[in-house]
Amino acid sequence: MAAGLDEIDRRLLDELQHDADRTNAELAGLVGLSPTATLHRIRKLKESGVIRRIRADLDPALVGFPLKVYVTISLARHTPKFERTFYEALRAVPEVITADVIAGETDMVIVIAARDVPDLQRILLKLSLHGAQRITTFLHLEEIKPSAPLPVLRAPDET
Amino acid sequence: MAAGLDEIDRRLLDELQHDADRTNAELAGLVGLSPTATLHRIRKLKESGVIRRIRADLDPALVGFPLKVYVTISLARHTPKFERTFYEALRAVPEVITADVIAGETDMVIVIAARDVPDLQRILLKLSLHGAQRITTFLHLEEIKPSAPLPVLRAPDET
DNA sequence: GATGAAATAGCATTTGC
DNA sequence: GCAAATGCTATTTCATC
Repeated sequence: MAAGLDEIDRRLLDELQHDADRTNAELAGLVGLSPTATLHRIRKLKESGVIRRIRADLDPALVGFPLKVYVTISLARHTPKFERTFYEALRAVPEVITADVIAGETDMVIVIAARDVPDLQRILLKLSLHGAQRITTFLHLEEIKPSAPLPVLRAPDET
Repeated sequence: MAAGLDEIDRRLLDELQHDADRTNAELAGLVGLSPTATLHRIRKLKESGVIRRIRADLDPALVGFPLKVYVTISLARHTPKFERTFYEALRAVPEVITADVIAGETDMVIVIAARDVPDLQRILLKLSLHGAQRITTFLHLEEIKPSAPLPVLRAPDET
């Protein structure tokens, strides 16, 4: 836990992770502080980067992306330049929702949102052309737990 | 794409995915509509479930969760009751950030955020005790593309 | 350095068009 | 979908602990 986060900060973060669509006055009431103090705290949390952004979370199917797949990828080569170029390609493909380098049997895990199977095929082909090897796709079937907030309220040393 | 989303709706959704921390008046200016019309549209998008929620996106490391792992799991049994119980267990573990059923070599992919290695070990053990088998963990090393918004602006039939 | 109270400017929200 | 009007909020200023 970064230094300088007290109990009230953590409660604010918890509330904002669950629902940031509330007025400052309402949040102030929830944590028992004046609107002014609450405003100052939230501003600092944003400026320090603890809060990276406030964003709308959409229903993928309702906006035309019913297909979601996890894809593991190994790269064809492992030179720094090749890797950098491939990472840039990932960032440039809008249907690539997340991309992470991992340690394990494979090099990366990425998540792709697609409109339909041909759309998905087109995206995978594009990645392949950019130097992805051993591409393994796992089709998402069912969401058991959708993007839970980080459990910031639990004390750092509690088990 | 769900029926009833026109170009302006999609632009609003795109803006809100990138940054929902703006006033209604500002968004109205961006899409060239009056504040009233913008307010009505956004309210409808929320009520219809297209916008699931507005939330704060935190920096995991700065709030004490420097460790992130992808975990693939196969279940010990595949009876409906066993599955349901296991899914409930996943939802009850706060460090489990997402959990998806997938089609492929394994049954599920989950993402875990942990404070340190012992913390991670404790969580994995807990999942194991609940009936997870063939647990494979992939340690997250580097974020190449952090949670990009859905590309709602691209027309549904464009390639 | 952080908080609270009062004041102002701006916004969300409603009503009527 | 727009414009005007109202009530509320964010935000600043200033004082306090």
